[in-house]
Amino acid sequence: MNSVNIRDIARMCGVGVSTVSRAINNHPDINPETKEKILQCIADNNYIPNNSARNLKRQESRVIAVLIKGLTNTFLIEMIQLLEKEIKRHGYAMALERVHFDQDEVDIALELVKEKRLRGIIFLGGDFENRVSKLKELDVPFILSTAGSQPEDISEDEYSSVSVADMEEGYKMTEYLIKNGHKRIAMISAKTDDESIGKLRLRGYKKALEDNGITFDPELVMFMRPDIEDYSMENGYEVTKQFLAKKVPFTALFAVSDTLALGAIRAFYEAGIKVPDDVSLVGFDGVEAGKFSCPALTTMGQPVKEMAKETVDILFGIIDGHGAHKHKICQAHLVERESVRKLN
Amino acid sequence: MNSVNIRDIARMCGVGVSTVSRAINNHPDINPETKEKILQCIADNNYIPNNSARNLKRQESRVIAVLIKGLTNTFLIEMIQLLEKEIKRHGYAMALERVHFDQDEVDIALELVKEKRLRGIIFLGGDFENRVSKLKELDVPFILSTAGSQPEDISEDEYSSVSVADMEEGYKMTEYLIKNGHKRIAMISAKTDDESIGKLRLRGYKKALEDNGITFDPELVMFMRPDIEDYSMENGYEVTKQFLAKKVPFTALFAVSDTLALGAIRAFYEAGIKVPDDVSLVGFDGVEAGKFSCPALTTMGQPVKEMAKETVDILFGIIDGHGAHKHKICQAHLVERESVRKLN
DNA sequence: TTGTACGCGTTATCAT
DNA sequence: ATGATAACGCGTACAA
Repeated sequence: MNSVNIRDIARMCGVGVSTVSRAINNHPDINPETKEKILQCIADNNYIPNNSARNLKRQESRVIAVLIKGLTNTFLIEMIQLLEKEIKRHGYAMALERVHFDQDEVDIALELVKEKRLRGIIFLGGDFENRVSKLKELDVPFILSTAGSQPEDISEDEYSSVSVADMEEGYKMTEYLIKNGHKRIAMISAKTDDESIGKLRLRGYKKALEDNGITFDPELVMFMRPDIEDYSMENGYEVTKQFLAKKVPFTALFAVSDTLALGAIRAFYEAGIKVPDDVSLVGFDGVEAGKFSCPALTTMGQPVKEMAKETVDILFGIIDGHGAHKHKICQAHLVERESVRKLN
Repeated sequence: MNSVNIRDIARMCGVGVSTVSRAINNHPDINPETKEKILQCIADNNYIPNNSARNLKRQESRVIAVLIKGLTNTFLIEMIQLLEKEIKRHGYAMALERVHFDQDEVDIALELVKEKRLRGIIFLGGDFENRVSKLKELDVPFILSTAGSQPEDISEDEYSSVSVADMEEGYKMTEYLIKNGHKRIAMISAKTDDESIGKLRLRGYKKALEDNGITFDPELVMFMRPDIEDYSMENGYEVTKQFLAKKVPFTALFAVSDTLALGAIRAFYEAGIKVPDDVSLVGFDGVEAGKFSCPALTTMGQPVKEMAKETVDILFGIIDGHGAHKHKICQAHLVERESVRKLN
């Protein structure tokens, strides 16, 4: 590493290192002329400050980390863009950190806080249920955004969260189908052992059936396959194909995510079943792709924009001192497109 | 920051800091018992080494950075997963770095090298044409993966690249349509001022027409709209809708990306035009979503797996000393699905 | 096998 | 306005 450092620049300019530092960091007490000279010298010599050294020394930086598990969830990717915009609006930078399926997001967070002197953390789409997390050790404010389940080993006033009421929205979606005359409503839910988002929506589905005097038929619910990626089109496709083979009669299908629904459309298409003429179909999330499918997907749209704004606002409320931890539940809204037929 | 550091641990264990360091980094010359004791103490006190300090001190780490522009390109996201697998196979870690549309990827790379002591860099899907880049200043090996255009201000033996022959593949795709009896072939190309991937495929298209005695009709080529996100379904949809309004006769449409094609399907659907009965449609890339559309999309599949492997292998060839910079061009392969009709 | 001391590149403190 | 110098937390040469 024969690259130039701050001392080299100082020497070349005939000034002290602290003056160079002041020039770099826009400190007020520096002569504009010397500053200009130094900046010029820096440009000429391609000097780039070392971030590790800066992070090491700095008390705290103006950066918020966003931790996301995986990258395949298009809904979360839409969220990222919006979060970044919001974070920038507050004059901070966003550090996006991807965490692996087999990694513990809290461990990563702990490391990151030390490394980058974070001011706050946003956990995107994680699942904190049934897991003893080290969340308590986190000494910077954090918020669980679009998380389906909450951690149990930490009290509600020690963290914030933003999510949609998965059970209630699952209920609304099911009720919508029932109102349209559907009684035999199939469902693609999360994996059996999962206790999060998918399961909550399933619970809403069951409740809606019950409240409308329709007996729940376990034969109608399918679960994502564990051997295929979660919430992928392929998973939706395969599961639906298997389900169709069983020839269980049904008039509508409710998939817990749009991507699963999109896979299901394909399975129907191959089986010669027309949506919505032969069966109705709804998804959940409101992702872009659902707008362009044929037919376009009726779905429960998550208020991405609102969720992103709330997430960041709550977080900065805590960082800036005013405001305590909050648990915000956003309203999803029904997006009626083309995949549902009225039976009555 | 009242968090514990290596000195605290050393004090608590009654050993020197170097011994603690040895325990952490699996150095051989340490008594197993003291090691155990230290590790236990570390766990008890939730000690987490500071990465900034480590990076600062370490001569070099075993990490490769992958720089990707944006996050919306599903094709590139598929690449990431594969790259990571390959990098791990070599015993290295991957650092994924997202770069903004308005950021210069080379600047980011330069910073990163200093900060994390990278051993290599992979630029994913960037565009280096018509731009004076500081690529030369990069003193670690780097490779341009799936880049449509090469930088001009640096010689070929100073960097590596992996890509598909965009022009040739565009040619093959067009020829495939011609072989199927199509003569009036429309095209969705990149933006007008773009000189990269999209434009190359367009050139292949023109050449194929020419070689087959079909005169090129500029009325048949549409360009992505600059006011909508590049290569998005929405862009494909809007552009196609506008095109249909012009009522230019055509029998097939070649979109330079699958996502654009998927948007086009929707535009056709709304216009009551059946694919492939009324018009044929092909895309480019071979992304997952194209498998599940209705009809499934015939496309030119990029050999993602091969490209990822080649990328990493070439890079490590240089890092490990054997092997020089290479420029590998991979073969795309035609994936025939359901969106093309034989006219002859 | 273990401990001491120095340096990595920067920012912050305190003089000047 | 500027410069010297002490941290920041860690790895490692060198000494023991």
